[in-house]
This record gives sequence, C-alpha cells and structure tokens, in this order.
Amino acid sequence: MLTREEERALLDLPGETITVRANQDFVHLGERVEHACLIADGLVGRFDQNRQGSRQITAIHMPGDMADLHSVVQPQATSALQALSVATVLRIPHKAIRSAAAKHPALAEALWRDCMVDAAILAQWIVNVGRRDARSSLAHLLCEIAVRLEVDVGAGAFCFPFPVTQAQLADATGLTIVHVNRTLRALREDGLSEITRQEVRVLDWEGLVRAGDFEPGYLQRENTVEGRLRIVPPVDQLIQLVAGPMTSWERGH
Amino acid sequence: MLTREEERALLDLPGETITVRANQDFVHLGERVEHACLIADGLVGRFDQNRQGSRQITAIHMPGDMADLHSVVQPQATSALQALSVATVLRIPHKAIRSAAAKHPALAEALWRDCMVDAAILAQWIVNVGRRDARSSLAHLLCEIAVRLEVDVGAGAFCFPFPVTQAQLADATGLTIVHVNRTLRALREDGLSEITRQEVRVLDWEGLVRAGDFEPGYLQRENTVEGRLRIVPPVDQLIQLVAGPMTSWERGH
DNA sequence: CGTGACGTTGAAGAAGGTCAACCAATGTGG
DNA sequence: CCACATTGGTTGACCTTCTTCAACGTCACG
Repeated sequence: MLTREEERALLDLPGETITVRANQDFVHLGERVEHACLIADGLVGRFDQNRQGSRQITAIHMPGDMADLHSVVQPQATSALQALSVATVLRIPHKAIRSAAAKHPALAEALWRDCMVDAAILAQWIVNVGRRDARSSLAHLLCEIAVRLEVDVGAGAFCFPFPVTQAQLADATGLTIVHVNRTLRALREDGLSEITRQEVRVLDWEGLVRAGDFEPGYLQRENTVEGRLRIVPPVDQLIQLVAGPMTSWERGH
Repeated sequence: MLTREEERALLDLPGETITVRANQDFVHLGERVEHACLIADGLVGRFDQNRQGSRQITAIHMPGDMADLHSVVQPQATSALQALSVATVLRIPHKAIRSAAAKHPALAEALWRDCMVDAAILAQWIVNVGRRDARSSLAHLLCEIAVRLEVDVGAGAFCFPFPVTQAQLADATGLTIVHVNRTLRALREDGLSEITRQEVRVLDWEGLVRAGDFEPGYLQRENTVEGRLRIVPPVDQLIQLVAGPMTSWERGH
C-alpha cells in the first residue's frame, strides 16, 4: 500500500477536465502528448488501424483508468484514444506525474504496475481475437468488462451499463458488424446475455463465463496487495486501491 | 541518455545464466517469479492459451530483450515464456533491479519505458491477428522481426536468421499450420520472401512492407532519445541504447 | 534404418465477410 | 407538427478465407 503521503501526492495532481463527444478522438495517432488522460466518466477506446483503414480497438478504458499513462514515458502516441460514448476526461500534465514519481518511488512503482496490468489485458485481447471464435470472443469481452466494472456477479442475472454500438464491438473483436449482430442474437437465443445500445443484461453468468472461456486471473483483481492503481470517481475523493508487495523500493529489498 | 553511473548500475546487475531447450517453458503460467529474464541468445515466445488448449504467441523476444521485465512489478505470471529455439537466458533477481531502480530514478523510468515499448508491440499484434488476413499478417510479422533484429534492409534482398517452425508462426498469427504453410508458399511464389526452418530470405523488402501494411513507428526505433532499453550481447559489455526525454525525474522539472 | 519432428498437399466444409436491402428510433429545420 | 436525414440495428443471399481431416514426403538422428 501507499503511505498517506504518497496517496496525497497522487490526489494532489493537477488537471483540467474536458468533455468528449462519442466517436471523437482526444488523442491522435502519432501526436506528441504532454498529458495523461484519467477517465472520469464514460467509455474510451484505444484505436489502432491498418493503412486500409479498418479499425481495431485494442483496449477499452472505463472510469478510474488512466487510459494513456504510458505516455508519461513514451509521449509519441502509437494509438489514438476515442470516446465510445460521451466521456469526461481529466488531463494531467506529465510534468506533475513525473515529479510526483521522482519524489515517491513507491508511487512510481504503482504507476508502472498499473501500466503492466493494462499490458496483461492487451495480451489476453490478442488471445481473444486470435484464438476464439466470434461467440467466445464476444462472451469473453462481456465477462472482462463486467469484472473490471466491479459488477456484482453473485446473482445469476444482472445488468450493467455499457453504452457501445455493435460497430464498436466489431472493432474490438476484429469481426464485422453483420457478424457481431448475428452472434449477439445467438447469445440472446441461448439465454446467456442480451445487449442493447445502453446496457448489457447478463442472464446466465456461469454460461457466459464458459462460453467466453473466461479466467479472470489476468485482471489482477483478487490480490489486493498487487492490484492496479485505480482512482475512482469522484476523482479527488478516493483512491480505491493502490499497491505493491513492498511499501517502497527503498524500504523493500 | 543515462549517465555513466546509471549505465554501470544496469551493467552491474547480477544474474545466473541458464540454457533452455526449444519448446521448453522457463516461466510457467500463474507462477510467482522472483527473476526477470534477459534473453542472451535464441528466440523466446510469450505464450497464452484458452482453456481448450489452443495456444497463442503474444510476443516474440530476441537477444537483448528483457522478456518479462514486467514481472518486477507484477510477479504473478499471466503468460508463460517458452524458448522457440535453443536459448540462453540470464535470470536477474527482482531484488537487484528494484534496488537499482530506487537508487537511479532515470533507470526506473528507462525500465518502465522499455515495458511500454513492448506494450505498443502488443497492441500492434492485436491489429495483426484481428484486422489482417493471413498473407498480410505473416508479412507484417516478418517485417517487425527484421526491424527489431536491426537487419540492414537497405539492399533489396537480404537474409536473417529466424529459427522458428511453421507451427510457431501459426501460434503467433492465430492461424492453423496448414494455412501458414500455404500462405508462405504464396509469399514465395510472389517473390517476396522465402522461409526455411533456420532463416528468412527477403527478396523484395518494399513488396513485403506493402503486403504487411507495415509502419515501423510503433517500434520506437528512429528516435534515439526515446528508444527502448536494449542490452545487446555480450550482455555485460554494452548498453546500446537507453533513454528518456529527461536525464532523470529529479533533474526534470 | 527406424522413428519422430517438421513440412506439404488435397478435398470438403464451416466460420465469417461482403453486398445490399430494409427497419426503427431520434433529431432537426421549415 | 410534419418531412426528412442520420444513426444504429436486422436480415438474406452469396462468396472467400480459413479450418479440418487425412495422407504423404523429407530430413536428422540415434
């Protein structure tokens, strides 16, 4: 865990709030960025594309995520960031993050770790588009989102807001819109899940987990000692979880 | 760039050398690791899989790469590491890396950056399996490897060692062995590239780049000021490139 | 000179893409 | 309040890519 002082350093980070319309880029490909983006509200996609113009969403970020924390050490953007639905984003200057990290090595480690959880999710995403069929891939995506949103999956059936279009789901899974549409219908007909423009209704969580071949370990959620940095909204009131096996690099060995 | 003192700290890292046979895991899924693996020789794959057992290579590492540097901040392995061909690996204790990072913030930043270059490669890998057909995907993979190996692509035709099997290429691209075989034949018949068990012979680099829709920007190679950490073999004699826009977090503002 | 690992090929079929409609909901300007 | 445009969802017909299964070839090695 971070010390109270380290928490303060994190919470005291300055930033300006911007509102982004759906389908609007707020980090452009190749751009040199000076701010990291903390998602305060809405959903954000990390977009890549090939030169033929077909797009691929490589990550989905939600409130509490630092969508491009990596830009602190790599300011040349290799992916774009675009709002999937209306989003509120807090732009935090790299400068401030760097100086906080320099003062508090444990914080630097927590930031690095946070990036690595995202990287583990990227690796799973590769498996999802590379080695799962459409049905499994979509089911897996829904499971991942549910767990990351910390929806209570105890009950057999539940709902959570997830305002994305079928076109965006297609970009996330590497499928076409038409095939996503048919596959969602199949999931519906099998009584696993129903998806509208605004929310996901899970009817059979166990079944969805099986269909999606979902193993939540990679999300690093159970283990609170090594969990991900997560600043939950309202942003300036609570750090939910921040951690490292050692309190600080100096103190650990 | 790192200062001479920081370079020394990096070079002075202790480690034991191990030799790994082809197809042998040296980091197991779910395992708790205490060492980071610096590849000294050979090729290494980062392996993930779904429960049905079909495997997916999510990254390929080569000499000079720290294949699981991320384990320093996230010791629970979410992917396995396996040698693609005989490999020599230097195992560096996390402890040593942590303490060097604590002493030298600029080094900590360089390590973090190195991880983020790998993450950018992961994102491109998603595009490769999600939005490219077999021909394009294999061509892109070959281009990426050539550039990362720092092969001189100036000449129209050239060779470089790349000892992988077609089965491994299939796991890397999310295809089947059979389809990889047919697609490689197509690349050969089109006069782009010939691949044997030991090496890749590129006959038409420009054509291969076009076929693979390859844009090397994400590899962060041109820009020496922000390039990746790369400890080239013989490991303890040379740091080729290490960097950051600022010399250190402290010295930055 | 067998045995295993790797590569190659053919035939058949399934998963997913492409093209082209059409529908429903929402918003906007006259 | 209506005509119209826009966005997102749905469906059918057809076609391509890739997979599956099964066989056979080839090379290295004990």
